[in-house]
Amino acid sequence: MGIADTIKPDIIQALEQLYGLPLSNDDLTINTTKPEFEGDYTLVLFGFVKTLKKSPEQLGNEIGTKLLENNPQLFSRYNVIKGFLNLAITDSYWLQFLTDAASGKSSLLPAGHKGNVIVEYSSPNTNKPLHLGHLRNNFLGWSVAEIMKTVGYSVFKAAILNDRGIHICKSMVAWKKFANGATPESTGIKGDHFVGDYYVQFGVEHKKEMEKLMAGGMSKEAAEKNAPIMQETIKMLQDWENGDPEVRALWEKMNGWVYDGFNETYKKIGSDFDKNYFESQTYLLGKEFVEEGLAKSVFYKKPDGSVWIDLTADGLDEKIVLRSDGTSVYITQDLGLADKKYEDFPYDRSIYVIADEQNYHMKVLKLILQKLQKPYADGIYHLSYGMVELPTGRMKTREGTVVDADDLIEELKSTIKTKTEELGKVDDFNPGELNDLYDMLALGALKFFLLRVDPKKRMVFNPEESIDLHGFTGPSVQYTHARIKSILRKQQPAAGALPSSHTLLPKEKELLLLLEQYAVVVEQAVQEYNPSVIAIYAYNVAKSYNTFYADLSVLNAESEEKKQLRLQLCSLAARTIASAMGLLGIRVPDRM
RNA sequence: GGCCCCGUAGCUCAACUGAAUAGAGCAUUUGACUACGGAUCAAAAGGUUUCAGGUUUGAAUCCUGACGGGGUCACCA
Repeated sequence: MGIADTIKPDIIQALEQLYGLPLSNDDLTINTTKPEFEGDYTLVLFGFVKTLKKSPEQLGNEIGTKLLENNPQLFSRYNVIKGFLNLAITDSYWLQFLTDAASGKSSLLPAGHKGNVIVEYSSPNTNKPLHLGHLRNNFLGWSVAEIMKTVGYSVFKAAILNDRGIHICKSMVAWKKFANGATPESTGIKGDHFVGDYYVQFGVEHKKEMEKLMAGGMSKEAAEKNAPIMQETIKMLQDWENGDPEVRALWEKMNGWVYDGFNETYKKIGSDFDKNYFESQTYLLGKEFVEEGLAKSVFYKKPDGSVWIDLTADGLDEKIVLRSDGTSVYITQDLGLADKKYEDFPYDRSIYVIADEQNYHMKVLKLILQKLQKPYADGIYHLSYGMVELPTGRMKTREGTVVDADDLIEELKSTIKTKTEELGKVDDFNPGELNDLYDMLALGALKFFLLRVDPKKRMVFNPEESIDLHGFTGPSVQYTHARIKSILRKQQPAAGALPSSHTLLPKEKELLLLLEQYAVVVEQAVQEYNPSVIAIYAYNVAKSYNTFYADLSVLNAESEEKKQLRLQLCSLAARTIASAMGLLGIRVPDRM
């Protein structure tokens, strides 16, 4: 509920009274008034000009007059410029809002149960450690889940672990050949990195063998398949599928190492899950869908026994759902998994946090489920996010340009440690407190950086410049919070309301208006599944506060009344910043 | 090639979904209190929103075309 919603009924009422126009909220265009004009909110009049055949000037004056007449408690003044009716809201309204919010009498965000949401995110392969792209996925997924939870949804977080397949066998084969029994324990290397190293080594060896074969005149495709190490890997996958005890034992051992590594990273970055789905346990799911689809004539069978769905009428292609040998394909597994998830947690909405390279796949998945008339099909939403690229282009494992998650966090921590020590503001912290602070700031910087951009968009990560501590960044917002807390440590606002006759200064009002927008911003984030609006908002609050702070003294205010007002503003600003950053998974310190 | 997405300041991103003079940060230049934390603030400079048409009172936003970039078109996952 924002002020824009508060004034809409009044405007609709006025239009009804003046012109007999029956309108709904969506017919009104209301913006916050640009700073160069007087007023708080602006009604755009052009839309009514044609239907009412009056000049914008005349309309504005008539509507403005009517509003003041109808509700002088809320509206104090108006002016009309071109086709824009600028409306000023009374200070007493703002003061009431501030007192209620600052005292905690009204909560910052509305709640109440709104339904069940399942969020699937992270979904790594168990053959290499997490990288920057995974971080964007994890931060997005966790944040969207948190936002939904906060506004009243029941949320279930799911991770899919891609723990089987040829790529997993690659690191297994390489380990067998080259490790001489080494383990993460014996080498002191974190489990996921340890296994990842063998995956890389597989690639190196494979390439070597291919070159040898190609030198002998073999084509690239044939060499790829016929390289001995690849043959060995294919054999291993078959053994795995046949349940060969030795292969299974190795597989479990190495996956175990990876999970140990993942769990460490997840703990560090704050990702958590209500349930893990292992592909090794779900990859055979979905076959009952094939029967069902055939019975409902949604699918059809080709002579060779393979099963297909024809989506050409929907502008897509024909898609296979079952191989001729009767085994399921990727999409079939996903159909089964959607059903399994629904069994585990009957969801109204199911959010898939998956990179945009799978846009087509997700479209097909939803469409098939809709055609099968699954009750949960319409609730499926693909939260598609763009790749994180380097200035040189896409990250590539083979070229070693992948930015490792653990390394990146450590680098950030060390940058922040240096900076913090330089400033010397927390020299009295003990080592534990310091380490916690560095974690808070490093992750704050990283999460903010990845979440401040619209998820749908591709983004560029420049290792040299990207993680700054100044300006539009996590630490800068965290700093503002610490700064406010510093004042509040010296004095807390007194309980009780301010006199309603109090006059707000422009800098005070600007901050207050922004603070009042919080619930509206969060609602927008919910509607769009988009945490970036909250990141931008949190920064704007910090910026607005800093401007206010530079101009006006809180503790040495010109009167006790002003001091109380500003203390309340400080208190509400700190609460709002902490809450908004919390929705992004970013903690804010009291000192830094 | 078919389909989908994108193109905004030197760089990284905004623009409330069609409204007022397109805004922030970084980088560059200049300035700031013996008042509460300078990871801050104030200011300058930086734009033909890739291009060409069209719709509209009004277009970065919608439509058409061109150019440029990315993704995807597997009985891989």
